[in-house]
Amino acid sequence: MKPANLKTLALELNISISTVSKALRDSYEISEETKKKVKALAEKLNYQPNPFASGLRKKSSKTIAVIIPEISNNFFTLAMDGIQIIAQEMGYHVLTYLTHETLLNEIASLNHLRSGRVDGVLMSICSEPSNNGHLEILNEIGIPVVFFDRVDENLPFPKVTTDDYESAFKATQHLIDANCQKIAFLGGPRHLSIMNKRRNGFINALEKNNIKANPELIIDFGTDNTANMQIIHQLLEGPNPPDGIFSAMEKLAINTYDICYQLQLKIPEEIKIISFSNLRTASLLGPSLTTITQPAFEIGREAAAILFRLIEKKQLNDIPEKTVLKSTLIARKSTFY
Amino acid sequence: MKPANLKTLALELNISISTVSKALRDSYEISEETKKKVKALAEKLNYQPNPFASGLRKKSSKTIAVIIPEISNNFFTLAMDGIQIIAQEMGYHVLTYLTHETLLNEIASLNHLRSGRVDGVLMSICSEPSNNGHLEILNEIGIPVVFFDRVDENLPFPKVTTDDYESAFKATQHLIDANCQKIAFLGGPRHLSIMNKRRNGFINALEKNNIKANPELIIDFGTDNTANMQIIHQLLEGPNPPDGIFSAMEKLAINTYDICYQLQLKIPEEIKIISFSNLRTASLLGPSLTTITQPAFEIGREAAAILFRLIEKKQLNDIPEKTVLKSTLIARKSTFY
DNA sequence: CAATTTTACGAAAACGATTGCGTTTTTTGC
DNA sequence: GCAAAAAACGCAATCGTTTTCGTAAAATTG
Repeated sequence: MKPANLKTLALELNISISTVSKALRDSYEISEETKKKVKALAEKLNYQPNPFASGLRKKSSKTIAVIIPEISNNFFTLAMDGIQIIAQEMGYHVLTYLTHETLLNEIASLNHLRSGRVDGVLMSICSEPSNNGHLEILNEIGIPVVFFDRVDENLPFPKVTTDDYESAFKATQHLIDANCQKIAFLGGPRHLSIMNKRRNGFINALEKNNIKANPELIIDFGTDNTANMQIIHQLLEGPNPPDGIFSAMEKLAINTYDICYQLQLKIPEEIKIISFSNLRTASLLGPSLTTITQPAFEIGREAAAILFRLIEKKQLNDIPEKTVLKSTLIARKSTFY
Repeated sequence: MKPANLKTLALELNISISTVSKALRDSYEISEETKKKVKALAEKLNYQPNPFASGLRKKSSKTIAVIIPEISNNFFTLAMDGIQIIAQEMGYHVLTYLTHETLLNEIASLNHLRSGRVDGVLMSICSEPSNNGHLEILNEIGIPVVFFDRVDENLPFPKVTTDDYESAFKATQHLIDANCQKIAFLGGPRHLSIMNKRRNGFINALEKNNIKANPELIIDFGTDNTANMQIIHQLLEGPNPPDGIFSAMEKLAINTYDICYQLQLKIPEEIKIISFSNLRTASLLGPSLTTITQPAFEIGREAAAILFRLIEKKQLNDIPEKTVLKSTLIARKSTFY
């Protein structure tokens, strides 16, 4: 019933605990014969080392933490999948903390890390702005950290992102090429660097085409979905509605679709839409949605791979401060000209 | 730099380690005055008890494991969200193991639980059939387990599911009411009880309407997506194609849409489709997809709630062996008559 | 064959928190 | 004022592993 431990094995084989421990770890101090016997018994009794005991002793947990804003978001889901696969390969366990975009949860999660519960952290920061630099906790803790997607540019940890500026630029150009004149940018909180990059890509693309950006068409959204819906509603029903929408967040594109259906606005005839998105069903929407698709899975994989190199101190010399993976623009009917 | 521990606090305050420990745990043995001092210092130094030490001593980890087939699946994502919220409320940590629908991963994950790493398990079994009853491991381990959605009927653990039989029945009736004559059932592996219930609901609904089930239209799918696509392709292009599709898995419905687009089959005119699904974008598809939507989030919440009652041994008397939540049929254009 | 090295193992001290029990001090009761 | 009870705290064992160090016995050397 109770799990076997070193003592059980030692007693059964009439040898000492330390011999058993060393045998299982293939120490050179132990004869092959003894190793065989020990391993056989361990196998038979399904011995699994107690992670608390070894964690306490070795000060390592074979566990990493993933701190993300939400899980019911295709991007993070895919990234998580990538992370898990690498972690499983490396024999690590994965603890997940969801901040649900709120600062308090993020701080609480960070504080959990103080105890040495995990050997490293993968993190995408929440959208609620912080004034007190709570992420400094990561510095205090002194364990490896890798940011992905939503990174904090001020902290000295490796960052894995996509080419947000460039893809936003391309997305905007794509709308312009589709003959849009009045393009709205639906973005997120200003303090997320990723959103600024996308916004800048948008603005610069306009400028390059000699279109001056209309501040009223550059909108920042929060996490309150009903409020967001209202804002989009007002935008589309207003006196001077846009003829193109560039959404920097998948959710906002979905909201926009919802409202276009409500208002019976025809996509792409009356309004064209492009969005950052990892929707599996983008091609099945009515009409199919033109997307900038981030390599979410690969971002997760890459971030995890870097984290494990840091944790296990391998190939530390060539770890890039920034890793940038490319998104792809997939043109579909929502921007058809 | 190094995290504070009891010794640090004790030394600083010139009291013993055990006094510090008891003070932090509000023991009656310690004076209010001392408690105040201890707690103040603990707060100041951001003391967090070492989880390995206390786990080792108390034989409890304040951690649960969630073992699921995949994370990039709307149902599991939402369930996970529900689980996480409850876990966070209860002050528990969540370890996630993805089996990716393979037995080997499932067994490996189960073996990880032997070590006492977690206090309880939430599980949805993988679709790969097992001949050796590997889930018996759960019995051996002796920690609380709650199954959700994909349950194993043979094991004596609480199960949280939806009314699969009834909703499959309703879905089928819905297609029949929409004038479908030849309805195909796209299901999953036979050893998943959830799939059998859905299949039975389908068959019984046909029978009740005096339609005899055509075995060729009852198809079991595996995890190989390309193979699945081919099967659906053959089905729809065959000599005797169905005029209605009831998909028991979201993925298969999406595949079906893909193929209908390819073959230029018109939904719902030429073929009607209903599917179990938690797609956020079901209403935005072209045409919008009629779904049986499971209360995924609530399933996660409920399963977690039950697990914590088991772990903390509270209200143990009235824990139901089976909890059944109701799915809702949302009629949309894909079954419009 | 004595001296030295190698091989194979055991004893014991950590790691940090918890807790039963013993000890000292203070308070209470009569 | 003195015994008994209560309050407040410390000692030390414990959880299971890891690892350093010590030490027999066996093997090697010249």
